[in-house]
Amino acid sequence: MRLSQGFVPTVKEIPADATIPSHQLMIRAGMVRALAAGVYVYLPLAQRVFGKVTRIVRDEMDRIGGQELLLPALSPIELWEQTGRVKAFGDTLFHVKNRPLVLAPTHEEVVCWLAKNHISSYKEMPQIWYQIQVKFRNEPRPRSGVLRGRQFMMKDSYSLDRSWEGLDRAYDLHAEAYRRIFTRCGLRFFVVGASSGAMGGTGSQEFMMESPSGEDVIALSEDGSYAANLEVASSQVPGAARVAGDARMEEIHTPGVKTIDALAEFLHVDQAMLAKSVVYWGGDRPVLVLMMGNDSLNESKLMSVLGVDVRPIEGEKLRELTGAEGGSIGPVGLKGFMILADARLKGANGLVSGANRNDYHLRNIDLDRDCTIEGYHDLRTVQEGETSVNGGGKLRIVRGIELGHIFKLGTKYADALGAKFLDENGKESPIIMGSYGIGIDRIIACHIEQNHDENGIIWDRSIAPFDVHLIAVSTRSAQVTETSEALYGELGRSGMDVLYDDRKETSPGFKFKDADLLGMPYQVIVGEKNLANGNIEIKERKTGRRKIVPKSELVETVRGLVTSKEPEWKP
RNA sequence: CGGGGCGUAGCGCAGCCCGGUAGCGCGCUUGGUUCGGGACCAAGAGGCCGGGGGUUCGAAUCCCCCCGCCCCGACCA
Repeated sequence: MRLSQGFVPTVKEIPADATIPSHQLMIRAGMVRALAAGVYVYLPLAQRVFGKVTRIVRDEMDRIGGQELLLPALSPIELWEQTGRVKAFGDTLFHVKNRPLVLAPTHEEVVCWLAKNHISSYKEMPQIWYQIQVKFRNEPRPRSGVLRGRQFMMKDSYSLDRSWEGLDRAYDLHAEAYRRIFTRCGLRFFVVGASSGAMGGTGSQEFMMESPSGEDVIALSEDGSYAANLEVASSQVPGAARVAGDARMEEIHTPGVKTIDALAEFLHVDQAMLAKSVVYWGGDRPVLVLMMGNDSLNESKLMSVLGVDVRPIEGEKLRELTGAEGGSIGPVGLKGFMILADARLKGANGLVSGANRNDYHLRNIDLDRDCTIEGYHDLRTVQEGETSVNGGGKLRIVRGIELGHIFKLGTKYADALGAKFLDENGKESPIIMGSYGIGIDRIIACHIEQNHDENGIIWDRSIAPFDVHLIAVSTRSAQVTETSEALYGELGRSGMDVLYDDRKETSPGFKFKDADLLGMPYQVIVGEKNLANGNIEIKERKTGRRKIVPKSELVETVRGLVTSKEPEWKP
């Protein structure tokens, strides 16, 4: 591509709206332009990167037996009503106003519809179907450039199996394919155990990139052997000790004491003796959860225990239901609540908790004796520095960007939509599904997040829009122009993608700055002085290293660099 | 949806407090000079000051409403 004719609108100044490096650089390097909040135009350079990334994705998906198909962006709302996801998605689902259609945010329903109509025998499975397409989600707040948009490019694949073992196999194949894909795209990533959230299912893992711009929070063990989304992470923490004796429960006056810290100080006791009560709506049912001391409740964990959405009970309603305000609520004698407790409190006694009467607490509570606890579950949010559950050392809490997510869906969708098959014994069973997503835009943005410097992008060879950026330094020199033109042809003919800066009215400095900004792995610089000695300069973008080679060796040298596994630099 | 900020030329911004001829830098056009790290000189083009209503002799500027965009939070399959 000739820069003189191409559409690569670079900008010198940092766009005011962009706050993270990848967003700034994608605009500055002429890759994208915002059309509306969370909606981007992808310009030629970005489109080329898309091509490179999707080629890798297709390659790896095909390798595990995936078959690519194309699914519609529009789908009948009826399908979504059948799986209950119109409600589950809520406002995030885009509705079409003048037809009973929705813009698909993902395609489980459509795949399941397809399977229901066309897969009827165990002999027709397993299947892995995948698509690389635009998906739509009416995000309440798009942000961080293409990282969270209202429309975005996804690779989604769906596995159909006749057995749970088959699902495990498909899942493992995807996990391996994803490792290969992200590695080939030049990303440093890690895999974490994750919550399946509203997708449902029996297990899921996320492929994450560590980044301060990330929206997810992850707990990682020191030795790297444990990694989990904070939504599901757990750690080794001591449980409550049972104290000797069988002291009677009694009410104590605790004026103005509203927090666990204040209560511990007021009573001069360890926080481990205190049971904090937090109250939530679990669907439309009030739930009281007891946490040890100042442990914080993990709403995701509570949600998966209850199987419904949860939200805090607040204000007037709280007083009405408990007879007290936050800070004085407790499990003893509380009517109409489902009472759960964190696993740390199992079998505990001698505890202090709220008396459901403002400014009063109860002491010597024995959970076994004085309360009806409907279940003990791991409900706490892990803290930095705690020991990982697998003994892999202390936990570090970091932020991350989700690149991919794989789910064992099971039969949720097949059950809802009636996708069944006949097994070897002529028995009808629901098809067992998995679904596996990769955010293509995120691969690109994350690659830039991980690979840039103050001058611009530093593309990995695998997904760079071009292999080589050829610069004709001075266009008034006929020799430079002629040599550059010749090299443009030769480099192209030898199989390389070449971006050729042949602009006539552009100063050398400008061309160098643009080349660093655009970030192709290698720059071939044709300048007057070197050319006078029959030489041409090659610069490696990543390191800034340069070498001068004779004109006759240029094409071979560059080709060696572009195709070698580990480029050798012998200046 | 709550909190904050911002909408003025293609981009980045000043002007607004204190109403009175709409500015600067970059980019763009033309001519000339320059040519290895975002060149220089000269002459130009380009704006319903986000939209609507109000106050006023007069509004980019003051008041009200709306829209859009960004950030923090809520949310995030």
